[in-house]
Amino acid sequence: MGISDLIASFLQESLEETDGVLEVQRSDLAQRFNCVPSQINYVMSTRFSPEHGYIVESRRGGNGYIRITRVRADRQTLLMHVINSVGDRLDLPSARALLSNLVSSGALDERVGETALLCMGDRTLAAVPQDVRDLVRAEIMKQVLIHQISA
Amino acid sequence: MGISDLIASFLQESLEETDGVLEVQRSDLAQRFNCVPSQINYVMSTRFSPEHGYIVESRRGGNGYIRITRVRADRQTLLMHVINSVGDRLDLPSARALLSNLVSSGALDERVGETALLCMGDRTLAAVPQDVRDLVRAEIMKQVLIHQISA
DNA sequence: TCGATTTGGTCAAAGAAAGTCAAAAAATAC
DNA sequence: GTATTTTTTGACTTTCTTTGACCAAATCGA
Repeated sequence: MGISDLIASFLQESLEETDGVLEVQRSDLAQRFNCVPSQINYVMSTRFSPEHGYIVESRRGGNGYIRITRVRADRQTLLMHVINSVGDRLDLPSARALLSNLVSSGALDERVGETALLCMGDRTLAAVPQDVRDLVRAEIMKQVLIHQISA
Repeated sequence: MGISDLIASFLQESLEETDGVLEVQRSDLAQRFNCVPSQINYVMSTRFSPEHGYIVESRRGGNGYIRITRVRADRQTLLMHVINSVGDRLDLPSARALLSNLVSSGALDERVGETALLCMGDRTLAAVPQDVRDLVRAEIMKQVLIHQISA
């Protein structure tokens, strides 16, 4: 096991004890495992990403912190499925259809669906070059659904 | 928690007790928290700005004071106010503050706020040129809030 | 009225975290 | 035994906080 694995399992155990929420200081943790601080970022992005079922928040400056929250996964298979099915691009009609399906199947709150759809609208994205809009739509869709898994 | 956080929560609790209006003396407060007076100004500008839902007035000279007033308006008014205050561009920290304030004041459903925020994130807008992102954020904010007025 | 005193305001520098990115090293795959 | 992927490191960046020197306004008293 490399250091990243050690750090990851330490954090996972701590999360077990603290019931799914954990706040650490990057430099503390780095010192405890005798590594450079930026390795903590590496561990966060490779093992505690939303895809892995965690939310990581942080704050810089004096008294900064890194907070890890474990999210319970259950109904979320549907969401995951859609997330995985969305590629780099997503046109508006497809987005509308996907969201509508998720809402009617109860996997997505109606207001969240409406909000996401608004954010993807041509009017909202007027300032974005045409050929980039579908990229943004795909991102919006994925980010929103990933977040919903934990909501 | 750093000193600024301590001061902020002290003030927020006091505001709770005094029903939304509070008058303090800068030097008193600084002494109580054992910091320099100007830190009080820092706390005001970072935690009690209008975007956070407060109005801060003050007066110098003998018997000077700093008065903090928490503003609460009805849903429509709050939404309209924010819509009107958003210009062509909106940066992410401001967006976060505005949405958070709307949510905590009950003018916006939490899930809608979170969804909108996600749609404005740097990650979501990665494909959008930097100098256009704030334009898109402003559009997203306005479209979402306009929709909320009638939702 | 006018200067002294009493407040609060501004701003920039120093300090304290965390973030990024790409190169070097190690591990794994073929 | 090479090629590829994953990990480790560290220099540089960004963000947030704390501090202090200097500024501006209101009040008070002679």
